[in-house]
Amino acid sequence: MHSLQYYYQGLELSPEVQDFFSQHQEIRITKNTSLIRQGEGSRYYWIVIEGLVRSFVYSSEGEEITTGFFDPPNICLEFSSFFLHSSAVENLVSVSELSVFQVSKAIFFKYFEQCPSLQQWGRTWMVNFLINRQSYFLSNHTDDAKNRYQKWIESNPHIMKYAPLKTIASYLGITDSTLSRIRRELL
Amino acid sequence: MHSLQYYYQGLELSPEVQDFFSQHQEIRITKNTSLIRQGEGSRYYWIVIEGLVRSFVYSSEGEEITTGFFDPPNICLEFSSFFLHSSAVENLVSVSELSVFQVSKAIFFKYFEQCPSLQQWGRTWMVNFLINRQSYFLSNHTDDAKNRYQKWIESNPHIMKYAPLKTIASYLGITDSTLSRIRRELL
DNA sequence: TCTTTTTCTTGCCTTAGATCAAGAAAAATA
DNA sequence: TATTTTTCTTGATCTAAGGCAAGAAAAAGA
Repeated sequence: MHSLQYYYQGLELSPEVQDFFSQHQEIRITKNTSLIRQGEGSRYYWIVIEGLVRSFVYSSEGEEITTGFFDPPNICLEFSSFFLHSSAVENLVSVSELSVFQVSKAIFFKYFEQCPSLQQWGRTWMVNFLINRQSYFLSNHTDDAKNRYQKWIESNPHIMKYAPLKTIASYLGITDSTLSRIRRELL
Repeated sequence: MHSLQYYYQGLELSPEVQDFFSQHQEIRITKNTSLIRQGEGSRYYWIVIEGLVRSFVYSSEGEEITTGFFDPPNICLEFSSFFLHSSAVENLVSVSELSVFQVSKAIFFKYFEQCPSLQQWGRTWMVNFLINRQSYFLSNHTDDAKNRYQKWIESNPHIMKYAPLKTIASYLGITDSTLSRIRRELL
């Protein structure tokens, strides 16, 4: 059904790289499993086939603040540690049971060096990633809580089904009480 | 004194590319000049040698909301239009008189295609750009107004001297009154 | 320099959203 | 199924920050 080659279709990949990708099997990861914790180094990236991953940081009061969601068919990784080869700023954790491809960062980068087509693809991915983050941030900056929620739910209706209110609320920069009240208003 | 080659030093550039860069002279741009407006396409990027540029969007009430600053020796560009070759989401305007190198996007990309060293450099730039944006966004998400200001002023003391309060306030997601009060408290 | 315009401060009042707490509902687990 | 745990809703306050307005200060222009 799914395969990594399918995900990278359209790219001119060397036989080696195709080989590497074809070795991957979908693996399942249980709910609430940590993929990476802040302070750790990246060893993998994941392609989410089923389920939902979220990223979060801890506030000064020790509360989890959700900073992003990764749903199918997206790539999931911790940006800082992955690209700067440093330690992670954010935590990644499964919100539901997952089905993913887990790809070794080290091996990926080895092929990446040699493969212009992969580099091109990576550039596009990064541009889009940044633009998405940017528009999320802008919305938090510009709109009030209600509008933020409405905008967000429109493009991410399914995430509501996986993630508890508190998680979504912190992603939108509000408390769960406030989000609950907003939802009531919108009925 | 300054030259574009200096900026790109350490990169293995073909004679052609070096030539292209060496043709550039620092140019001056007066205060409050628009470099790009939302809806337009990108034609240039700039390397800021002196002065300050800011990016902003309009709120639903038509107010300018500052979304970023570009100070020396940084590259200044409108991300969406530059990399997606689409129309600009943000506006760029000089906060003070500027001294910049203005580089043609079209010509830059032509060389970019052919120059792995430039691509490598671009990747690093983009990673850092994203990480900076991310940490700005995180701070807006996590900290209260006062902490946001304190953190920011620490790493950007000089920007205060160029940009009016209102501009900085909107960047921090607060009003100028509030920022004024915060400053008083911190004396 | 004098005048006009913009920026900054500050007081007073309002408001969006936070906090706390308790019960209802739903989900997980035995 | 029964029990425990987590999530969601809702009411009653509380507070950080906003809105408005007016005067002070500073900057830009004449």
